[in-house]
Amino acid sequence: MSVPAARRPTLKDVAHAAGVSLKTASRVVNGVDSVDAAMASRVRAACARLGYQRNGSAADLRGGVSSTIGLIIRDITNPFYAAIAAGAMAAADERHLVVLAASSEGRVGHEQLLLDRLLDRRPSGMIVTPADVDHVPTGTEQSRFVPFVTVDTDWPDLPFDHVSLDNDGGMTRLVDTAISAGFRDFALIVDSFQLRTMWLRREAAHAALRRHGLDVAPGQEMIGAHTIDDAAAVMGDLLSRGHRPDAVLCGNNRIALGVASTVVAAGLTTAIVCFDEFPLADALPVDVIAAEFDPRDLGRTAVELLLSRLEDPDAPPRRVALPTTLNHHTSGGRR
Amino acid sequence: MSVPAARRPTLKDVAHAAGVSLKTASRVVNGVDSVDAAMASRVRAACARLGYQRNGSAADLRGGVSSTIGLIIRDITNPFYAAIAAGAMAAADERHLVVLAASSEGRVGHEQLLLDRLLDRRPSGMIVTPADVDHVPTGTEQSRFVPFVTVDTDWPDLPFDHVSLDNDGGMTRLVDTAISAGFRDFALIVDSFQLRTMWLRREAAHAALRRHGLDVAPGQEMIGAHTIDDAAAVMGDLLSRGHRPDAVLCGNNRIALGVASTVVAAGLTTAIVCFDEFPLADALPVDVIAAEFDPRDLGRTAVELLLSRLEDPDAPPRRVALPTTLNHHTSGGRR
DNA sequence: CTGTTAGCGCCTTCAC
DNA sequence: GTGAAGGCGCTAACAG
Repeated sequence: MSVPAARRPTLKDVAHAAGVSLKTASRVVNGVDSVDAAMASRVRAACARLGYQRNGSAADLRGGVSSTIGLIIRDITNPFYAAIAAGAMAAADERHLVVLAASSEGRVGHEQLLLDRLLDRRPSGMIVTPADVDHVPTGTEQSRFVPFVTVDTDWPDLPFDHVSLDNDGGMTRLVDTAISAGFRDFALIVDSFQLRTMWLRREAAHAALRRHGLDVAPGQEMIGAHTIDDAAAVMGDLLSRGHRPDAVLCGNNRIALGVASTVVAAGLTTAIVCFDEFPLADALPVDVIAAEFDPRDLGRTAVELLLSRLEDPDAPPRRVALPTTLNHHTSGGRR
Repeated sequence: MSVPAARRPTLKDVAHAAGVSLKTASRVVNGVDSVDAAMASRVRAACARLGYQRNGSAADLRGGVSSTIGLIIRDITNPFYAAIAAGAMAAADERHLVVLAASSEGRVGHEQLLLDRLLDRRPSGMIVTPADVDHVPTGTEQSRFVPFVTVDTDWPDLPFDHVSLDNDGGMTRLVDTAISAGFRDFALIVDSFQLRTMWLRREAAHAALRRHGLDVAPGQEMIGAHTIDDAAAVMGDLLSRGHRPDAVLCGNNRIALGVASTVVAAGLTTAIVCFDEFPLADALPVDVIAAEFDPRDLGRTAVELLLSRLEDPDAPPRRVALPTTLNHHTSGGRR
């Protein structure tokens, strides 16, 4: 008996091979246990023999549901966003959801493209770390049918569920701690304000300093440190202009790494005060004060928000801010 | 005229609203240009008005093709693997493919689960960074229909396309360079041999040293440094046992970071010789010799291999090894 | 407990 | 250039 060379076996083929009806095969494959044991094992044997692989998309189509969620990450090579993705994937796995993932590389045009392309696959929801505060892509009207959750940054005026870090609280505690430790002359280095979080952290830093009657000295606030090397250069520039701050408030850990490398190379002991963990903190001859957090929790929380929303589409939008943990690495390596 | 509240509009709805046939609407949506201009614009208007969103899965079902690929990453929070994912996603985007992504967290059981779940969505191919050399999951029989590409590590005896780094060549050049720089007393610290790459690098290190009439001194080879902290502890252990190697060969950059932190804290100048980039290399008071590479290329290449395979299913399996770039960061910060 | 019928949303014939 | 019928693989709804 000749087999039609390379056609993928369908449930129909399985049913036929097992001598049962399509629906019975379907029941077995889907683990419905009200099936006669003998039939069931015949079906399972046929599956194995033919190399049957279920087609979940077809099942979703019929059932009107979708077992995928979309995930648009700003930059998957950035450990912060990668960890968000990891958290979201782990949470999705637990719920038996498959993740359609894409990295927008921070380009709004690309984000738009990816959004359209992912929406095409009919995910049951979309999780996005937006590329730009000011650019709301089209396609978000679909939120009537597929709920959106924004992570880290939000889109203004859109009533989506949202989860972010407690940027304000974290930076405030950072500044308070640094001041308690005796630092008075602060520089502030941040990445682009295209990232709303950067703006929030910057605002919080200024506010906290002012509450202590201080502020960043003129010429000591620098914007646009996008990479570790940028930050190192920016700090070099600051030093070459004769500034010698006690402490540098860094908008994220990439900036902190760059600043640290310049500071250490210059033989200074300027303290590094930063958001996020700082690897090697204990090995460096400078104080490091860090507001640490696990960015996976952002991804996990996003999935949870999505599922709540699916359960109750009409609930008011929820906004969650995850707290940070403060750590002071004293220059000796003690903590 | 009352609209049935919240049903998602289908192409049928669009066609009806535009007063054309289903097929005509389909043609317009798919950019077939042999459609009367007036009709086409009526269809487009209807799409916009109803908020129509194409259902790509249904289209794939009918067409018998799939515009997704599956991607199983060993650990998305590890920057190395994250970069592989980034490369794969970028390459997939260019080909208008959507990526079904999942992170196995290095657990074979989980890998198996994810594989089944992704295969369920009928991707046109699977890219995997295997969790374990010795564990080939079931489901790979499906490679008759959906080609597999392994990245970084392969599964033995399976004729899949494969892309990895040139572990052997990279480590060899690392050792040669270190010896040229005058180092003679080497330690070797690696992660688990569950990672085949670790084994390959270790073997290459031994071979290269022996070619120079050297080898790792007894008690100076350590295995199982999984995290930065592990590596720091392992190095601490080595030192506490009285060893003082000239240079430490590190299996990856996490190990190098941990080793560096212990070395620097101990006030030593032991050279760090490692695979992968080493951030902060120039800021540390030790020599760093690194075999650098862009792991994105692994992901990109994997997608290319997959597409070639799709075009020519019967071609012999291809194996690609990407070269590394050697960099010597001298302790002064010069290069 | 099992099988039949209908149809999810779309696209591929193949007529008109 | 356009439209009607049929079916991709699967499962809800309803019989038997």
